[in-house]
Amino acid sequence: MSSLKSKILEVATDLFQTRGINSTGVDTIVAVAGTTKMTLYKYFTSKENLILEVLDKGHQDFQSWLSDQVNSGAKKPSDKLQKLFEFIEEWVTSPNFRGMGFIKASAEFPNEESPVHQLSSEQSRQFRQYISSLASEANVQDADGLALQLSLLFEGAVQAEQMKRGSGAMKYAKKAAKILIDGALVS
Amino acid sequence: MSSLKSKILEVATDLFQTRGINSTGVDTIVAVAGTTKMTLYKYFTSKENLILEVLDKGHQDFQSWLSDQVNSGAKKPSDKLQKLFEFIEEWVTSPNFRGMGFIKASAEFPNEESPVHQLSSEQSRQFRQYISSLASEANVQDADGLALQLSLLFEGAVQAEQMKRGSGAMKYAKKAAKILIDGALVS
DNA sequence: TAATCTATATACAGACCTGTATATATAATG
DNA sequence: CATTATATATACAGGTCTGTATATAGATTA
Repeated sequence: MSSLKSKILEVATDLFQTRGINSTGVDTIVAVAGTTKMTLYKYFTSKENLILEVLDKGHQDFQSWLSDQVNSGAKKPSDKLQKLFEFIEEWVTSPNFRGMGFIKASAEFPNEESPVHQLSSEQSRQFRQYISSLASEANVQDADGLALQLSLLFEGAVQAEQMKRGSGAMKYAKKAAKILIDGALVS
Repeated sequence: MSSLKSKILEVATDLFQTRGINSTGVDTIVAVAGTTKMTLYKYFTSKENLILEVLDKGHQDFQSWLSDQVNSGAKKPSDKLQKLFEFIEEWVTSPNFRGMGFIKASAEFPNEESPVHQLSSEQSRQFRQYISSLASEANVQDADGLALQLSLLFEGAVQAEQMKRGSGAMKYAKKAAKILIDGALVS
């Protein structure tokens, strides 16, 4: 990938998160990235296309990072589930955390026919699906139910953290997750 | 309050939720409300002022409805806490549910200096504070911690429900809340 | 050196936005 | 009937936005 294209993606990711997607114009993006609109529209067919690529890259980065951590940090399926939120807390509190794109995007694009909304919705579903697969391997009865509950905690905490950095919400989400996982494992 | 003013507030509440705040122009609002911009700007000094009043009214409606339900539906403090999520589920699944304004608003106005963001943040804090007071009355040790966990579940579920109506997320949030509350009460 | 490819600089069209100015109609009140 | 308050109709100024058109600079390759 061209270095200019990745630079634009990086800058857009940052600006979308800190200023909002609709409130960030392409002029601002190219100015910060140190290039021009002509170049941006060479690599991206439209602003919507740029938004979709930003979302896509953010989600891929997160998912591959997370599954790597889980696979290398725990062997037993139940341990993987237990440690999930510790890795997520690392991600959230790391300096290069820029929020979960799909949470913000779904709020700014509420229309269900919008491609941006649809991608956000799909990413949220994929994340739940990943948790559910971990729960299934750990022999949790209602794996989908637990996955939904854990994802609610996760998304709520990310939102709280986005609203006020250093809120410590993820710490309490982690405690709650442990209680829910323990309960689901014994039953 | 003038009937035209309340009509504008009602329409704006609906459009902000279904189309997004920044994506809804005042021209659209007055067209749907059946009036003109001149009238809107007589009752509201600016669009930002309209947004703030919409948020304010939405939160007041929710909080007064919720505390009425809690007070009339349960006497023992621990029962109030237990039944909280049942009332919230009623609210969320009721036909006139239009989402929680402050969740969307904080996503669309991420700048912490924005008055809209500040009001959203304050409303989120007030809601947590309300849950914490119920937990305190029920003699929960870490009332603030439990309140934060419950609010994470709540906000996550509302977001999921906004993302896809009829997702049933609140049903699972309720189950998770019961587990967390039970654990906090016995310890 | 000449040709080609990539990025820049700049301007602009067309659309949408907020907020206001001006003039008119309609209803209530003296 | 006359006056006054309220709402409408309409136009527009000034700004921002996306996306494109045109012309130019710089670097790489033949």
